[in-house]
Amino acid sequence: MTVIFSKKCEYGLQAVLFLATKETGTVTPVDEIVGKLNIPKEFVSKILQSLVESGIIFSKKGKFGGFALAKAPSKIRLIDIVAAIDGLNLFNRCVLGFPNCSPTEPCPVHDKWGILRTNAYDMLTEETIDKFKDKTLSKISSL
Amino acid sequence: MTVIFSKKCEYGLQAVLFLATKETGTVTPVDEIVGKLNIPKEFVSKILQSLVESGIIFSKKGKFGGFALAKAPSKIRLIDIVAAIDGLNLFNRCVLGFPNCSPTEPCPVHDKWGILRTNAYDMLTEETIDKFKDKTLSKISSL
DNA sequence: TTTTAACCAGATAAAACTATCTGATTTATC
DNA sequence: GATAAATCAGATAGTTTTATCTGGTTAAAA
Repeated sequence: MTVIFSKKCEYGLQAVLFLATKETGTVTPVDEIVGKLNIPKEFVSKILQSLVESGIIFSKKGKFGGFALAKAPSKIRLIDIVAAIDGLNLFNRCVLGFPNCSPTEPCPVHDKWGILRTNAYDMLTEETIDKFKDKTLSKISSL
Repeated sequence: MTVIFSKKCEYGLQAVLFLATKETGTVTPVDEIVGKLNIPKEFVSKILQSLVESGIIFSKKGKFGGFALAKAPSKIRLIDIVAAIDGLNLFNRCVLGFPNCSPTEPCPVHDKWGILRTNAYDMLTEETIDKFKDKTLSKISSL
């Protein structure tokens, strides 16, 4: 198999994009998140806990508790979520698995791949989660 | 962790690119391949066997046996190797892990990601392994 | 015909990733 | 207080990926 983001990261992105559709300040319990997204509860709970540590979301414990964004949606970039969960290794690591892949010791596809990788990095860095509110809502309504 | 190609696929690409630097018709034993590339022998053997089944390389058994390309290097595209090992799921699957991601039920980043994915697919489809001979040799000499 | 050097096939092991379970702690309401 | 509903923490289990092991088969050369 081949993967871009780990399952952890995919679920994390889904969950944070979902939280971005909610009213600022209101808190959403995991049960609602996994109910809407159809993803495994215990697993996602762990991911959300780690995103709390990363400072991307916060949690309110106890009855009527839940999760909410820790900052304005316009301040949370897709790359922040990826970096918090999978790290940014993807953007440093040689795509062919060669060691010491760099401009001075480039792998065969170093240049060709470098362009694609930079474009992906730039997209994830430019896009903030506030921009996906409508699209997230319509995707979720189709699930 | 996050990955583009599986380790299998990375090793497979390395090995086939290496075979492309060899004289046409000459056969290279696994020992030489893993000696130059510094990758695990038994694992790579399995991968090479599967590439024989896929028709990308052929093998010669017995003493002075080994592996060689089954076609002209200019006829082997990077995408052929990826397709044989990892499959092309990467280019169909939703990057956020949503089910039924399509133009009619797009995930939030469907359009943005689609462009990047198409560019990657096009690159792998356009590039044939004959184009990387020199770069492969210089990378290997630095290992 | 024996030896040697290679590929081949199946089983097994080790590691990483994905997922679940159990119980504890927190907090709002009755 | 007692109860209910939520997060939190640590242990465990299942699955996939990565890697190794053992022995068999093939083919060239002495």
